[in-house]
Amino acid sequence: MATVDTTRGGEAQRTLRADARRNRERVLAAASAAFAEEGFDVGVAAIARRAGVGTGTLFRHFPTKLELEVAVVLERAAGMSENLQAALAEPDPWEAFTTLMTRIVEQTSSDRCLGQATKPELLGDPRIQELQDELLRGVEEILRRGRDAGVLRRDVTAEDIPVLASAIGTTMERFRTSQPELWRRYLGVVLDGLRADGAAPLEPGPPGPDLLSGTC
Amino acid sequence: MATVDTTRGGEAQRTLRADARRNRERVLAAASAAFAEEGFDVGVAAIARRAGVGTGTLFRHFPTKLELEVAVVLERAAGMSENLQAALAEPDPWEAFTTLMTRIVEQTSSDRCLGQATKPELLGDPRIQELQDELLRGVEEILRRGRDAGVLRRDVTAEDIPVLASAIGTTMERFRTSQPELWRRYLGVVLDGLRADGAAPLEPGPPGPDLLSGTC
DNA sequence: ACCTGAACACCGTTCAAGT
DNA sequence: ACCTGAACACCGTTCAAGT
Repeated sequence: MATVDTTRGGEAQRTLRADARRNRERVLAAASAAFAEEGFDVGVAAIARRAGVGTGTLFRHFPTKLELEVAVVLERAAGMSENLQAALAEPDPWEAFTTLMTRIVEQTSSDRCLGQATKPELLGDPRIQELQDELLRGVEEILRRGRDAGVLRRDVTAEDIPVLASAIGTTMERFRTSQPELWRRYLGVVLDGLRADGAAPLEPGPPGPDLLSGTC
Repeated sequence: MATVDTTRGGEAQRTLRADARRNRERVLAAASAAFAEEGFDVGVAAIARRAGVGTGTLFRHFPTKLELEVAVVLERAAGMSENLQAALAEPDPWEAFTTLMTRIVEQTSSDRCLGQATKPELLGDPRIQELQDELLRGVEEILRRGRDAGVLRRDVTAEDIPVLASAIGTTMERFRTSQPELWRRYLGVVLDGLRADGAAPLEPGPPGPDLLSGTC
């Protein structure tokens, strides 16, 4: 409420002792790999072992497992920004839109941790929300182009995009090894459903900015 | 491998002592309600308390928590069968299809336990698979009518339906209280994407019958 | 036969003792 | 200042003792 933390990560990186700084990095790297491979279910003991530190050290840097999850998800922000840049660089409006969707869903499907990133505790974190808001502005631009060109249905909003992308990404998790490309099939259905022609009016309106309210 | 269990539930209901039979029913009812409200995360202790029995009794009737989950999901089979019958009764092919999808997604979105029913351990259970196979045959019929009438895209298979339905249902879980009707919006997108006109070819092919293989 | 609750194993988290 | 691992709380599961 009082001080506004402008450093994206939130963690005070000031004056960390050399070994502490290195240990923090190790834990983050270990968690990043473990989460991507096995999802958020991996125990903290396994992560600490993988990082070569005690569990106490892990919790010193990340006071809760959720905090560690947030840190890893924020790390993935770079990839999402790249997806956005790649889409914005595309001259054809429909191509730009499909590029965006394809890259988001592909990334979400292949990274188990991103596939599970829709859990309410994570979405409720203010840093994650800030990141999402930032990305939404870029998505807005892509959608505007598509609508102006008459190729994209007019009633889709930027908030719909992460919902649709995560719906596919999350559901594809169980096909990750057996049919790793299956997400393309359902993305195809959704993309056809988002075309301007032949679209039936959508009811109800898009989700509000309070993506987290209910449940937990 | 040797004996084929034809009784859908699997549980031998022979000669259960009166109190045992009643306790089993109580546990199942308590679990059914608790799972629907809070999802599979509720502790067994809470379920046992709600049923008015000791945890030992719970585990006597359902040797594992997963077993209890399976029993509850199988109980929901009746509702899914009803959905199918309602759709088959619809004369208009497109109406029949939308009725089916609407009812499935509605049920999946409002029942927290069904929303989480896609976890691999559950889908791997032979009884759940048998149930799914049975339902798929009905879905097949609905799809055939839609294709024959030229209203439904020809490359959609019955296996796609539960995948698409659960994708929406699972993702809508976090909007259950804040925007309980939001699922209609995304079902709208998907339905438009499944129309015959304006459909782009789907890649890759549908998921195989081995819905569970990888991951766990 | 069946019920019960104390006991066990496992995992996230804490903290007293070390350097 | 920071690291460590033993200790704690919690939850699924087991089992010896009861009826």
